[in-house]
Amino acid sequence: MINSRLAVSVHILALIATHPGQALSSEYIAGSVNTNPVVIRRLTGLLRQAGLLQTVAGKTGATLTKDPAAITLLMVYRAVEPKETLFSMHDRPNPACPVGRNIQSTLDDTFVRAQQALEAELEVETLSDVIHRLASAR
Amino acid sequence: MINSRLAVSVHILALIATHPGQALSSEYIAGSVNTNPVVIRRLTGLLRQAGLLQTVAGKTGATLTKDPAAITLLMVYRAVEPKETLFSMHDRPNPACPVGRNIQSTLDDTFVRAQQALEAELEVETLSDVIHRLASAR
DNA sequence: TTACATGTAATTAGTTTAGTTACAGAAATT
DNA sequence: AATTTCTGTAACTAAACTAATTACATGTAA
Repeated sequence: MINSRLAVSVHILALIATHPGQALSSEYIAGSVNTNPVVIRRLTGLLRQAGLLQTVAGKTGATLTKDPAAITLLMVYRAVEPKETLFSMHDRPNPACPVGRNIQSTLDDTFVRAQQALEAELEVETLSDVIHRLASAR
Repeated sequence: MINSRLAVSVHILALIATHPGQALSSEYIAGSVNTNPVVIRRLTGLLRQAGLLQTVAGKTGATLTKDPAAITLLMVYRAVEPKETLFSMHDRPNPACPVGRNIQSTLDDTFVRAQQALEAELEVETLSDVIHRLASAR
């Protein structure tokens, strides 16, 4: 199961995008997400490193550096997900066995395709899409 | 990161399929996978429950109940993966906040689509495909 | 200068994963 | 029939990961 960092990060970005001109503190955001402010600051740190938002240490608030329509969920996912590969493989299968010797490279093909299919879906969805769906659900 | 159970399970099934008529013990399979025999027996138990293979308690070996071309990697994945949903969500976002109130249902749409895209890739690949690629890599 | 914010390191509790030990029960071997 | 060997499964352990939390250095603003 993939961690909840993508979900929380989208929540954070959606809050910022829907409150233009308002400086939202990590504590305020944490109240909406229902978590600890430090969790929010850790994620905004990663989002800042990825160039998705800007903050000033000591100053309340964060601002998006791109238009919500230009921020894909894949960008957010990549920003906060430390692991590059989605599927794990068992290590050191027996090289003396024809199956063990080639299973990793063989499975890797499949796993890469599956991961790319997932990422392609995250890439076609933008923060703007999320915000519109949030609004229509209201 | 998704656990390595799919990788190990495909390894197990590929071994069985490529050794027709030979009764492979969990210890032999464990030697090829490079793990403990109990890990193999646990997975074969799940694969048996899913109807992918048959075993007899006390008797060495396992046999596939379907043609390798009829076993998709999605079947294997579903057999050994306990979690239905791939992405985690933070729980109890603030219902008093318009974003918090609707973020879960909104993100769920995206997450379901992404997961389905991944599963679709696993569905088009069969054990037979894996075995052929194993053979051509040799 | 005081109050309050962010950034970040360190610690903790809970969960998950894989590996391991142990053993009951079934099958095969002698 | 007794012994050996296998599978099935429960129970325990160590390692890794996640999120929550505490603590505090540092920056901003009133």
